[in-house]
Amino acid sequence: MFTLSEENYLKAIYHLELGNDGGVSTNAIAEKLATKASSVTDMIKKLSEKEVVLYKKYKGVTLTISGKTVAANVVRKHRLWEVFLVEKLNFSWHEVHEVAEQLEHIKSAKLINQLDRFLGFPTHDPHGDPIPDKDGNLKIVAKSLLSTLSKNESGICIGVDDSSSEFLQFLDKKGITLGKKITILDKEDFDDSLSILIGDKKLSISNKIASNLYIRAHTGQ
Amino acid sequence: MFTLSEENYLKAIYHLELGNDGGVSTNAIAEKLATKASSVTDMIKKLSEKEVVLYKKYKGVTLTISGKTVAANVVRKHRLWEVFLVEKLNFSWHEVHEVAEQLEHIKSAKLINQLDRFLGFPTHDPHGDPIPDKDGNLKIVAKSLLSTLSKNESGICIGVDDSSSEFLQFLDKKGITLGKKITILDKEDFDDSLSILIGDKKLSISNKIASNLYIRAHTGQ
DNA sequence: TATTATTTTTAGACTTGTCTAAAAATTTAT
DNA sequence: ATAAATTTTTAGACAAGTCTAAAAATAATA
Repeated sequence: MFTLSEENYLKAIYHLELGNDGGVSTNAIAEKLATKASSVTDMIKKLSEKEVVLYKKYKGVTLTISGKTVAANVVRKHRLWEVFLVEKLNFSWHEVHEVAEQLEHIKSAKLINQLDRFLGFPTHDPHGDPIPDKDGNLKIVAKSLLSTLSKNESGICIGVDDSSSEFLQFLDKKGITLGKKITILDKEDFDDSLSILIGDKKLSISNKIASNLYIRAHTGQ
Repeated sequence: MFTLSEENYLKAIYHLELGNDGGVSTNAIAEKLATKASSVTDMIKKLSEKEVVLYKKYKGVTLTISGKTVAANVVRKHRLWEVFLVEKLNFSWHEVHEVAEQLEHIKSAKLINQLDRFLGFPTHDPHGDPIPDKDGNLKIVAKSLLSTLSKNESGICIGVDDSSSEFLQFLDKKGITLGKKITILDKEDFDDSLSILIGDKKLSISNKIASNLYIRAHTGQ
């Protein structure tokens, strides 16, 4: 069994590993968890003894198979709870993270299995991130940044890169939500801004916005 | 803000105060929390400084108004989560306690308000215990032990005194659940056992069982 | 390659919540 | 009312998780 702190470290390493290949640095973990490098070293020794990470001094950390399973399970719980909060309790997507950070540590296999069923076995959370299954496997969906589409191409909005509260609230205001079809009407060479069609509304968005929105190819109409 | 431990102490004192009038003893708290009296003394000093309990050495503890509010809020969360687990996630009533013990410490006012609404503002948990409102007030329902009813009297089953897993599972097996109408068909002087009608089923139950079931007066039919 | 800069680890300290063992206060019993 | 039993508190210790400051290792630069 793992403590709340241990789970948070495993989750942080899990997320960092998805970005970098190879070992994760002490400093990167410290930054992610808003703690000190020395604290990270201490905890990593503990996790290493529990055989959930591989650790060589000065060489960074990687999760073992069992560490990856534990971490994926925490992520699974986090994302299922986020779905619950948005779908059932009317939270908006920028409000869920903080609460899910707490709920992800509740220990009960039955709870999470029943929650999964109750929610209809969702595959993605409210930000479009995939929900790992019980074995920690992710269903990866081919996705592109909106900014990489060409004129007249279209796709379905399936997620965000930056999930800061500010950005999510901005999207809410503009009416940009998951599942909506987006079509590129025009691209402006001058500042790389985009003119898009979302639902039946025409919008102009900056390149910065377009570089934070993930789009899935849209077959059929 | 209160730590998980502090909340558990406040909740324990809250429950103990409902039984005893006057101060709660160090030993009683220690027993309830399965800890040592010396640990209780330490924690009580801390709670006393935070002004959520009144404490005189060797004289026991009482909750202050603000302490009572904090404790009632934890109880409120515990019982709302129990309702959620039973009503939405198909837990049976003997499985909910352990999980609710964890969920009761999640900090989010919005979460608990929305959960309350989602559940239809329930007034009682699955064991028949009242759910405190936001201000910590309890709605007390006049209730009697089944064993105190006379022949031909009837009422609605609204709760249990002993909520051990064994007892609850026994009730499940017999088909005795909250909300069911129970009528005393006969009382046996020999062993104080009862012959009852529950739903359309006739049952014979021992006095021990009858002394653990709460009944609310039933007006109308 | 030698030197500087950065990253990482170690050493020692602090907080929270707990414990054991012993002392002090209170209660019970003779 | 005094002795015995019980309850409660104190004193000192420990584990988990964190921190600061300094030392060691690695990486970058001249």
